[in-house]
Amino acid sequence: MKSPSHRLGDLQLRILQSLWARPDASVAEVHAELKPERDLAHTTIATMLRKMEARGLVTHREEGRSFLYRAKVAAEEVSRSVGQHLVERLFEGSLTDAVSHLLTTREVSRQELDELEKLIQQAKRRTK
Amino acid sequence: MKSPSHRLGDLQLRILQSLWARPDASVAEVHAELKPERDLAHTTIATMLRKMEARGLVTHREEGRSFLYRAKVAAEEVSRSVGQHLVERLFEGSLTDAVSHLLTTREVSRQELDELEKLIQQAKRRTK
DNA sequence: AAGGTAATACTACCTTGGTAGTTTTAAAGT
DNA sequence: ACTTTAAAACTACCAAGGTAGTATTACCTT
Repeated sequence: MKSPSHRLGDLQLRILQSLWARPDASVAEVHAELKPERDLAHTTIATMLRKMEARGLVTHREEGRSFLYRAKVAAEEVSRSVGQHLVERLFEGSLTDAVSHLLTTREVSRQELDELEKLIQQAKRRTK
Repeated sequence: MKSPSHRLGDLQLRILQSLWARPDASVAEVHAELKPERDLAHTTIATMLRKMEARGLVTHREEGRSFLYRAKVAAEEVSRSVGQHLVERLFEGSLTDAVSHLLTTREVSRQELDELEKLIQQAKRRTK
């Protein structure tokens, strides 16, 4: 049971992002952070967190009256498997196609291009 | 109603890919093509296609006894919106982060790197 | 001690993707 | 004409994500 099938929905991902940003977070904290973008009832967050705990995505510890949740999966882990899945399913495994697509369907600033170039140089050096 | 919210599941995507590969396809054809990877009942494909038609993803025309389905959304359209969504939700909009991630979490061949470099050169030329 | 407050627990419901069985319809063969 | 066959139509389920109301618990204030 290595990869707990990271097939998370949007809300789950947003909650995880919220958790990744800090060591711990109470339901209230997560709720507060998400408030501007999605005005959810705070029981919704609580329920979601409980469901996510059941799936092994987060853990909690008790701190006085409330629970402090902590992400149990790393950002790395999730983004890798989600990204992998995208490339796989949308571009049949071709990374070049995927990147190409990303590059041509978005506005990309000069600076971003420079950074990307640098990244490729690095990758090349590693491969050489 | 410009973008019909391309939030498709795995099967739906596979079916679309199957349709993109030809002008038309009957349920049987799609079913046959997916057979090796997913051994589904052919009613499953039919049902899915009907649901997809209801969502505006495909259309059909009658040809004798059977239906010929045709994709109503372009591959471009779908991959853009799905890719967009990924970058948005996983990397908070940073294309660089997204590409960087893809680059570092996969095996990338020398040739792919060259191609990517070329892509970036092109993009730069466009921006300049 | 009583009442307010805020947290979790429990329950319920809706939607969507996915899967497939059963029924109906109609063409095609003999 | 009758039977076989193959397609679509209809129906039914399940799981998961998402959403939130109600119930319970426990702390905190006065």
